[in-house]
Amino acid sequence: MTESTLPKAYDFHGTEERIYAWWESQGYFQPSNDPKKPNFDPTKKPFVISIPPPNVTGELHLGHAMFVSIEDLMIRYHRMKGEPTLWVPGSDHAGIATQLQVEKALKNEGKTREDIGRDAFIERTWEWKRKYGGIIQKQIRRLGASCDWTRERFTLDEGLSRAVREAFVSLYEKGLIYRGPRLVNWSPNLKTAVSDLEVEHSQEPGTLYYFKYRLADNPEEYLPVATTRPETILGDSAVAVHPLDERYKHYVGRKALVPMLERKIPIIADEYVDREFGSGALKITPAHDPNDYDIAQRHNLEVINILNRDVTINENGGQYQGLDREVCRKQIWQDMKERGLVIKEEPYMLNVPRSQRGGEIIEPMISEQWFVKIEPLAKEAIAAVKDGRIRIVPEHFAKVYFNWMENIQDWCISRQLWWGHRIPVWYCADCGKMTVQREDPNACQHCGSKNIKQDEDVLDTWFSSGLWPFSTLGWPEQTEDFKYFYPTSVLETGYDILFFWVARMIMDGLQFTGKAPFNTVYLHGLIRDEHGQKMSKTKGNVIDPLVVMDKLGTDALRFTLLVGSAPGNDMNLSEKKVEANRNFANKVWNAGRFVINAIENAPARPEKDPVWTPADSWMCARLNAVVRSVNRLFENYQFGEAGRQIYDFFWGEFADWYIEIAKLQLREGGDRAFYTAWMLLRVLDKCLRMLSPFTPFVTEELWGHLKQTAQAKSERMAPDDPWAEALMLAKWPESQAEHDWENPAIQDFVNGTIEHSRAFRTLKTELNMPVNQHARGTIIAAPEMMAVITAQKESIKHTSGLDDLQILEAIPNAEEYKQYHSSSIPATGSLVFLITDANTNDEKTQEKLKKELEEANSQIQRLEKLLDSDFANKAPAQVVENERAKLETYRKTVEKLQKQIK
RNA sequence: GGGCGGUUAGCUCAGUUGGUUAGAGCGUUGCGUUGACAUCGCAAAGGUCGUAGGUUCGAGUCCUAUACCGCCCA
Repeated sequence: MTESTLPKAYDFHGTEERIYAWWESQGYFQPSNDPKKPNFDPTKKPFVISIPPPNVTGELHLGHAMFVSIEDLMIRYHRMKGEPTLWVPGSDHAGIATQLQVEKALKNEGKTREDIGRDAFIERTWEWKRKYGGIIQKQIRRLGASCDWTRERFTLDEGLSRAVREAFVSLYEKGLIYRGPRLVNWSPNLKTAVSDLEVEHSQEPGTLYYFKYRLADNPEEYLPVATTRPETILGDSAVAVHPLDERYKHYVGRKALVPMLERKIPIIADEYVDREFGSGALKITPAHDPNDYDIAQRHNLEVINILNRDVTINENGGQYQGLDREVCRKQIWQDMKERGLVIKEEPYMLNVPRSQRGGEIIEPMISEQWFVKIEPLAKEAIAAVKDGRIRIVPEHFAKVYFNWMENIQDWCISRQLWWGHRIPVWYCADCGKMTVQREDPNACQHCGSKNIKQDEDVLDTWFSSGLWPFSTLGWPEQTEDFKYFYPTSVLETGYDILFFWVARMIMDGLQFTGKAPFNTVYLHGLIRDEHGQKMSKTKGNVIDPLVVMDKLGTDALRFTLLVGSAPGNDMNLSEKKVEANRNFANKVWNAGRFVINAIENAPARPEKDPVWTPADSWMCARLNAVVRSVNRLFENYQFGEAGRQIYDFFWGEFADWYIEIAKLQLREGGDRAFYTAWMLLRVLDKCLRMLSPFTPFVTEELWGHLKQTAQAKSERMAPDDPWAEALMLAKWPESQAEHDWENPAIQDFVNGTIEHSRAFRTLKTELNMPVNQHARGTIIAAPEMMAVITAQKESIKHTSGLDDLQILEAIPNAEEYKQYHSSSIPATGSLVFLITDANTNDEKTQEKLKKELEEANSQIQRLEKLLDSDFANKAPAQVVENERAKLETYRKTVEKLQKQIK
């Protein structure tokens, strides 16, 4: 295909799917060094990421797009560096979320899960999974994810279920899993316990109710007590006051009467009580409040559960049995009012625990659940980060991690659900003992009775997610994959699941495999709308990545997500930003079209060794500098900054300047044309390689055309690193040490072409003259700049849009030149004139020149002062020298300007 | 209550180990289209880097305090 046949605009619709299918069919996503294949070399170090498994029946949102973009970027980068690279995809059964979807479907048929029974329900859910489970995988492919789909896993598949069994049983055997009645967070809607992490607290207006706690030995006396939940009075097992509180000291040790129930409970002293809060006396409801539960433990108080699983009042609530908690609250308060037990009500800001999913109010409740004794695991996990076995990027999240880990509570892992890993514990009806084992038992391991029944509950989904980095590779079997690819390299995810997932993987990895499951944790931020608001359906500010990809292309979305943020920081996204990057993809495409055309029209090979122009040298030096910088940034996980630098270089230097000058050089023909085309090829090739992990589609497509054209031209028309089958497999550009010629080459071109062109362009604009309107120019150059500027005369002329250009050391005819529009270039000490037929040095010009003079003078003053200070002695010589040189050029500028001002 | 961030141009954000005139995109203004690209080009306006101290020859960058905003945990 030639430039004339390549479309004028990059057409992502016609490209993305085709390219992805080609990559996948070629097996490019599989590791280059694979233990399952012949010639496997176990000594090569692999680069491995396990994907954060999305909810199997979920659909793509920006969070997914974000992690896919970053992980694919890392995977592609390491693959191009020649490392055996594996990205393990998969999905999560998402217990609650999936079960709710199926229950909703059942409800539409007028049924509940209890109606159809456990086995049928689970079969229904598998059906649901088979139907909707593939959707998100397809969507992840659309993002260009180069994961090894042949190794895809699911948390409920056979191998992973075995891993869960192994993990549970081995923790149980070590005494790190226990079952017991504890205060848990009860979700009334879901009718299951949830972990602390699944509860969110929100500030909401409510009421503080003050009432009388009468003394048992003298009902005329009472303690004033305040509560936000009067129904919990039914479960009170003590009234507590502060030991130093003079008001209530004499009550301690006596008994109080629970309102309405007339139960006698002790009055105790505990330092937990806040004397300032409410009345200073605190009712204690151990079964329904975590703080009260702790106090009850200290004082050996009775724990009275008053709620059924459906949050109605149970038999402990006396006459209130059967009422819903909300109804009971009103009823008991009403009854107490009638009995004169009420003091007052006042408005109060409540801290309400709500379910992270669904948002209903969570009831703290005593319930028999399974727990992981977390402290021993956490200790190891803290050590692994402290001693550097695991690095967290960005670093400050290590503090957040420690803060949580050091205050961690036991993890409630049982859920009263059906969709998930059923707890591998069997209860014997005869001897009452538990059988906990890896294989389903036929009989009780204690008494041999066949009368055994498996625990009804399933495990928290995060219990299986915690095993993900190794369970997906075959653990607990010592598979070839596990032996070679574990531990993995980087775990990349959003900081919002640092505790839910990352911390648990670290604990589990250390516990079960003896190794940190990954050496680096990279955390990205959350995506918000363009004004930093959280995206939500109710606000209507949700951006759908699929819609954006349809409209602007995958590369544009990926590049936006990758470049728009720094690690760990939230990013604000708007379609406008994606649009800007769609434009970038198009810019790359069109620059590519130009280069391809240049190669086609260039000679096949040169006659002689190259003689580089200043523009060539500059381009080459800048390219080297960008490659160095991008490599450094990649090594430091600064992917966004790396992308920005490539963008700026490609657009602002390669396309804006080098391509413009290349047009001139190509016209010369011969060796000049060959070497220019070759330089264009080299720069484009390296940029495409560096951009490939960011924007894999447009770069792959363009690189294919580039390769085809260059190979058709000649073997001399080749990039620095050899052509490869595909760009995604091509060698990553590595840094080279900086050569002595590079910095001067950059300086010369910037001071020569760029500075002077800008000056001429500005002069034209100031005269309202279009860039391409005919005009001549004169540069009065500083003597030491003469050679450099003269060497670039043609490129200055070309990029400034001048018909003719004179470069002189001094103004030839002061009177004549006074009539021309002019300005100074402080960086080079030049004075430039735009020569037209009209007398253009009018008042406006004079005013401008005076302003420039003033500015230059103030700079001279500043620099003189600076160089006269301690700076000159204490700063590094090079820094001082730079400032001295600046001072010199300003002085020359002033000299010239003074002559030009009337 | 404890912890962690942020505050840089109208908006959204970058800003390697401190190096001396602070950058980008979008938006705004003016000019421009038959030669890679209008999904474009050229030029311009716009910032005392939250505030107050300190360290230093030199601070957007390091330290201390403070204000405001946000998040996490309890």
